[in-house]
This record gives sequence, C-alpha cells and structure tokens, in this order.
Amino acid sequence: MAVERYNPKESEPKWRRVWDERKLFETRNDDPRPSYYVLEMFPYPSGRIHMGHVRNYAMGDVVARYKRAKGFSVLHPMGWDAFGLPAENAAKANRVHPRDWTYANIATMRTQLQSMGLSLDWSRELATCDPSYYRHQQAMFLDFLAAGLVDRKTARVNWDPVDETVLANEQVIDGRGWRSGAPVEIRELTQWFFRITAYGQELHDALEGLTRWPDKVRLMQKNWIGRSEGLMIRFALESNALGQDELEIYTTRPDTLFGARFMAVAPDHPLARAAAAGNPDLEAFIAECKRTGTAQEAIDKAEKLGFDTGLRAVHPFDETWTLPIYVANFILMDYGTGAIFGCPAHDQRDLDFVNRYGLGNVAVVCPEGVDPAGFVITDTAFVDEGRMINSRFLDGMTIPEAKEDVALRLEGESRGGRPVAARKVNFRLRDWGVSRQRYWGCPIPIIHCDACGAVPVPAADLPVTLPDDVSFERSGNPLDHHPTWKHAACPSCGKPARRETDTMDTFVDSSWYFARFTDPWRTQSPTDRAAVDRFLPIDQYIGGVEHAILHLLYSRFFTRAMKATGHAGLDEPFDGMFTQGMVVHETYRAQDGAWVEPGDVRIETAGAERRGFHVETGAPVEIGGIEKMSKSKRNVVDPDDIIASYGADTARWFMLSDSPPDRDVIWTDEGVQGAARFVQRFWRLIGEIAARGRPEASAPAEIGAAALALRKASHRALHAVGADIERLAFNRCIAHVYTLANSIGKALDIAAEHAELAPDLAFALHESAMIATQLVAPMMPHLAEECWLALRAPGLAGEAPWPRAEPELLRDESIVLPVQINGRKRAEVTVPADADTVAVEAIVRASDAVIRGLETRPIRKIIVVPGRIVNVVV
RNA sequence: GCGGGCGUGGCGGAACUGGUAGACGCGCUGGAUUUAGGUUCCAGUGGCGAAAGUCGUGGGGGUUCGAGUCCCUCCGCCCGCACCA
Repeated sequence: MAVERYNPKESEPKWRRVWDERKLFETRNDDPRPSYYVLEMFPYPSGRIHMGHVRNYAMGDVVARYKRAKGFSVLHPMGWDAFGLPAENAAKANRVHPRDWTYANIATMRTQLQSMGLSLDWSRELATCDPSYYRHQQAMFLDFLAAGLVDRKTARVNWDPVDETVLANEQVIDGRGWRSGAPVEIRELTQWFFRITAYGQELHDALEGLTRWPDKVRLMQKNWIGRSEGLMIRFALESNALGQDELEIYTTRPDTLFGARFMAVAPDHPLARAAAAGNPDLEAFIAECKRTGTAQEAIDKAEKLGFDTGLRAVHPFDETWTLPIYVANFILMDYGTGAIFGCPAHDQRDLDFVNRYGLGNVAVVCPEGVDPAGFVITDTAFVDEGRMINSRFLDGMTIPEAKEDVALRLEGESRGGRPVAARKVNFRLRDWGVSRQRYWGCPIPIIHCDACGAVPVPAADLPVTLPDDVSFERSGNPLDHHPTWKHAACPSCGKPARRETDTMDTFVDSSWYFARFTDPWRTQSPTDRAAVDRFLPIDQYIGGVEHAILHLLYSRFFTRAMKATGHAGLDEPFDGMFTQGMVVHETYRAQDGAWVEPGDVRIETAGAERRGFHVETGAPVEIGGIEKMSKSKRNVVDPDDIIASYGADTARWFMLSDSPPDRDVIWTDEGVQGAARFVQRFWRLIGEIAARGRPEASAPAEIGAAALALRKASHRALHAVGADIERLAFNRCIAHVYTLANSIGKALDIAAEHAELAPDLAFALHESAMIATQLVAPMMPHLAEECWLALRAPGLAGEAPWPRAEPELLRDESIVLPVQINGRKRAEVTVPADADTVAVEAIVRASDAVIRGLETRPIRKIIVVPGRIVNVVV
C-alpha cells in the first residue's frame, strides 16, 4: 500500500513547536528524579554554525534524549562563549559595535541550532558577555584574590606588536601571533595571574581518577603539568667576585654528579647579568641569545652555544674539583632555577655542548652487562637504566639508589646555616596569566591607587561594566583610550585613581559557565550551592580535542578555586569527557589551481573511477585530498543548506552514522543521500504497519516462527542500541537500527503474502514499529514524533519512557556453533543453548561433517567454548 | 628528539575481556517496477577457483587448541609536546 513521502519541511517545525509549547526540555531544579547533566562545549558566536557544531550537538542530544527516556532529570543547556577578539576585529573592519556584532551572531546561530531540533533547555541560555554573567565572574575574581589564588606579578609574556595585546601561549604558533602573523615579542609586563600552580600536584594526581576521560587527554594534561622530582643543589662559587658566593641549580639526575663537566646558566639569569656588567663580549652574546626566534625552526636549528664567564663552581663532593660556569642559550630562565650542572655522558644537550667546546665527558652510568672499561660515550648520550661507575662511593648502585644516596648526603651537609641541597618537586605548568589588553572581555574589578596600591572594587559596586562608547580607530586597548572610564576614586582612600583597563582572558569565562547553568537566574551569587551540588559534576561533557589541555585544565583549576571560596563543593567538574572527531570533506581544484566549492562540483562515476566537473562551465575539476572543512580550501558544507534540502533529522543521522564519534567523519553527498533515503524508508515501513491499525496490547499466546523472529530482532536491537548509546558508539546504534529495519522489511514481505494477517504477526509488526520509532528518536526526533503519531501511540515520542527489552527474547533455544578442526572452520552444529560441554562434545563427535573433516584421524582433544565455538584437535 | 594512537574489501567501518573476520552503510554489477528518475524493490559484491577448496586484517617472527585482538621486530600514516635539566 502506498504511503506518502515524509516531508521534513512540514514536520520538523511542527514538532519543535509542540515541544516548545509543552516545555518538554525545561529542567526543574526541584525535580525529585536523579539528575543527569549532559553538556557540549558552548559555541563562540562567530556568525554561523558549521558541521562540527552539528556533529557535536547531535551527539550530546542523543545522550540527553536517551537519558531523559531512561527516567533522569536531564540538564542540557546552551549558551554563548561571547567575549573575544574577533568581535573587536569585526568592529574595526565594519564599524559595528562588538556587542551588536556578537548579539546579531547569537541570534542567527540560535535560530540555526533550534532548527536542529535539539532537546535544549533554552530557559537557561546565557552569554558570557552579559553583565548578568560577568558580574559574578568579577565577584569570584575578588574572592579568589582574597583567598590568595590571584597574583599580580611581573612576568615575561608574549606580546603581539600588531594586535597590541598579550597573547596566551596557545595563541602563538611558530613564534607568530595566530591572527596578525607578526613575530611575537617577549615583554616583561605586570599582569594578573591565577595561581594554578598552587594546584599543580593535585591537578596531576587527580587525573588518575578521571576514568571516564580519554586516556589521550589525561596524558596530554599530565605532560602539560610536567611534574618532575629532583634536587635543588647549591654550588659554592670559587671566588666571591660578583657579590655572589653560590649558584643554585635544579636537577632530576643528582646521581650523575660525578659526571659533571660544566655549569650553565640562562642568558637572563642574575649571575649572567652580573658577569656581563663588565664584559661587553658577554653582553653581546646575551643579546644574541635573545635574538634567536622562538619559532620551532629556529629552535631546531639553533646550535648549543655558550660563553665562558670565567667563574668556577666547586663540586659539592670535592672541594678541589671546580667546574667552569657558562652562559648558555639552551638554558631556560623560567624552569627550575635557570641554572644547571652539565653531565654530557647522560644528557644529549649537554653532550652536544661539550663536543662543541671540547670539554669532554665521563660516563657514570653503565648499562648492565657491558664492561665499564670499554664503555665510551661519543655522540649519543646514554639515558637508560644501568649501574653507577666512575662515581666513588656511588659505584655499583642503581640510578634510584644513587639518587637517594646523593640526596641524603647533601641534605645532611650545610653551608651558611642551610642544607646544601633540598628535594624539590618541579612543574612545567606556569601560573595562568589572565590579563588581556582588549575591550571585549570581562573587566578586571580592580582600581589602582598611588597610595593604596591595587584595591578591589567593593562588592556593592559590581559589576564593573564595559563602557558602550568606545572607539576602535586607534590601535591598542580601547578601554585605555576611553576619556573617562578608567578614572575612578580609590575605594580605600577616596583619592583619584585608575581603573584596571585590562580584561580577563576569555578562557576564564568558559571555566565556570557549566556551574552557572545550574541556576542561571540567581542574582545574588555566582552559584547556588544546592543547584551546583545537585547537577555537578557533569555526567557527560562533549567537545573537540583542541581543548584537551587549556579549557579542560583551566576548568579543573577553577572548580577547585570555587570550592576554596565556597562557590562549589567539588574538585572535578567533568565526570565523563568525550572528544569528538572533526568533519572533513574532499577538496576540489579548478585547472588554474583555485579551490572550488563542493556545491559547484558535479561528480561522475564510471566504475571505480570518479571525475569532477564544474557545474556551470563543465570544466574538469581535480579531486583533491580529504581535509578539515575550512573557508580557505572552500570545502565547507553549510548546515543550513543541508537542513533546508534534507531536514535536520537527515543531517543528524548522517553525522552520527558512518564513523566512530571520536574519529573524523567524511562528509559526502552519497552519505547524506543514503541517510535521506533511510528516513523515507523508515517512514514507509512504519506507515505500512500503522495502516494496519493497532493490534491487541499484549502478545498472543501462539507465536509463529516469523513473528518470533521479528520480536527477537526488535528486542535485540533495543538492547543493543541502549548499550551502545551508553558507550557513545552512535555509529553502532545506527547499524542496529538498519538491521532492525531490514527485519521489519522481511516481516512485511511475509505479511504481504497473506490476505488475512495472523494476530501474532500483527502484534510483532506493531511492536517492532514502536520499538524502532523509539530507537530512532534520540537521533531523529522529528521523524520519531511523526511515526509515533501515525502509530497512534499516547503522548509524545520525546517524553516516552525507554522500553525494556524482554530477556527471554534475547535468548535462543538452540544455537549454531562453528566447529573448527585444528583451528580451521570445518562444520557447524546446532545445539540447545543450555547444552553443557559434555553434551556439545557428543553432538560434535556425532556430526557427519566433523567425521568427514577428520579423515579418519583420531581426535586428541575437543575444546568447547560454551556458546561460542568448538575446536577439535587431531 | 620525546610521548601517544592507528594500519581490516573499491570506501566509511563492525568484530565486548583471544573464539565463525568483513555486521551495517556507501559505491559498484545484474534484474524488475516506473512516462521518467537523483524513486522503489530483488539478487550479487574480499582475492583466486567451475567447484570442493584455498589465501586473506601493513611486512616478518613468536605465544596458543585457536591471533585482527597478546608479545618481539620492521615499515607507513596521524596527533600532542618540544632545548623543562
């Protein structure tokens, strides 16, 4: 019987209206059911959504809808990461105010997201650029300050001379500003810092417990934090020439102390500066070091260079042994103490250095089983395990034993009333510099007074709001150029003072928005503890791997700081974390090399051959590599276009179908069309069943083979889809749905052969249609509603509870076991599902196919893996 | 350089803790329906072979009754960090 085509253009908006009217996705904080918090990283309102958003939000929505059906009070909100430099650049380019630009983008993108049919609680929507949001951020900044978690200090920062602002490390790519492309300068500036290093150990250790995070992300964070254990050692200087009598170094290899050949300090180490004071050559060397770019290439090519200061340090275990002190270009001031002792035999950099300056080396660790006498280091440092040699009292020890022995001895020795050495845990992690010389960000609520210093803005005066009347004519920070804004009275003494004109890094905004979502209506405090306790931690967070370190690490710190200041009660904000892959697409180039948009390319296939032609001109187009969708390669597909021509359900279905969610998915026309085809096919299957009317509510007593097979298929799919959504294996979910659709199709074929439909098949068909509709609902919610209605099911698909798979339908009475002979499949036997090993063995021995396969050889052994396989060994 | 991941048909990918390799989709081939189809339906689709069979998960080796899965080794691709002492 004919079923009309499903029309998403009509259906989709209709159902969204129904959901809205019934407030289906609004979450109540007093809902007595257990809560489940699903969140996708909120978008930056750049202008339009892209396919990456579609993929990200489709995944989150599947989880949200599934968990809702499973009876959870699901919190699934959406907001806008709305501060940032692009708004200011747009202001400069188009003479539009950053606020207007941002809110116009939000309006566009909100409409686009809504057209996807996401089950979001829009009543909790927030934008970080709204004073109702950032006022609380200012309050927390001041609370953090009071709690000692904020520092104001002078530090070396990346300065972009074109954009005239400090850049975060991650915004410096190969030594150039990511936006301007200008070489970044290192400047010493006084800035505000969050003391993330205070939590270095904790952030490191707690990674262990984040079992629902990708290992990759945990490892990246671990490396970023860069914890190392070592020893701070104070070397005495041979002479007190420069007013300093010692040099403190940090080392993780105190065991190699007897292999030391030199000392080295960073070019900006105090000792280097002091030594350079009377030494123009050294001064020139230091200047030259600073000129070396920070670009990767420059670092790779840079040779290990040093300048002998003429100073000498005394070996801590031998007063008669002194070491030359160099200023060296490969020593970093901001790690450890900015000074090292060099042991060339067991550190490649040190070895390169001595080989250049002819300082020689002595091996002090020898690999097990190698004769120490013949163990010579030339070009490659030995960094593996071994036994100590050439090291006096350490000889014969393992590396850990030697480390411990050196530490104990030097800790016990003292000079100038202090121990010569101290154990020290060091971190690569630096404090988080949050000052930005930008307009479109959260103002730092501080007033600088000549008399009182940096004074917090009183709570009653918050928020410090951004002025509207700013000009982007001049380069630099518009807040600083504003005629009046920065002038304020000192809250402490009342005298004229200056407002802080730096704003906060936008990563601060995104470090706590998930907490704000739990009670975004609250005006008196950033959070409501009861709401935070109820919803946090986030049960499932989903976003791109590009935030694996920064956003996720900052949020982990921020949550701890919020705990310390009473705004939250937990350490880890994200219980489950998932990083989804990118959306990629083929690229096309015209003969002149210009990139061609997918929409302008027509693909012709001849067998396995694929050829591209320009739609209008017919000129051949070269089909290039598959790459991340980007404007520059023009291989972008606009979600709006797809939704307009196929509907949101098709777009969502395809985004979830092909690839595992953590891998890249290739966007293809064929793929979308396949998804669209399935939408129609599904609608047809359901429609044909619906047209037969509703059968009895309970299963008939007599169930025939065809009906039983369909019931089993339905319940197996139900079971499998549920399990795979829990695993976030959406591609597998979709495969299960296809399998079920195939089973339904077969059952309909059988049904079509009979004029009168048997009650058991009628029941099984209707049941399968209901189950299939519910399985499809998290991925294609609009289609599911339309099917739900056609099947005359009560209420909405969007609020129906997830059905339970009947355990007896998941089992088989008899199963087919493959039988191997010597590991090769030779036969199959059908056995009762509950047959024990002995029974299976008997059946196998009696099997004709097995006997034939044995070719009269005697059976040595039979291995039966119940329910799996049988292996006959001859 | 250090760290991590991956390598399965023409393509995307299935295969839970070792147990029937290629589920499911795309593409392709043949056929049917249709005025037409970018529709729908049916059949086929890893290689070789007429078939029985045989070979097949990047290459080589190993452990095992049995290896895509575990171990060693080599090759290739991808990602992260990068002079962190």
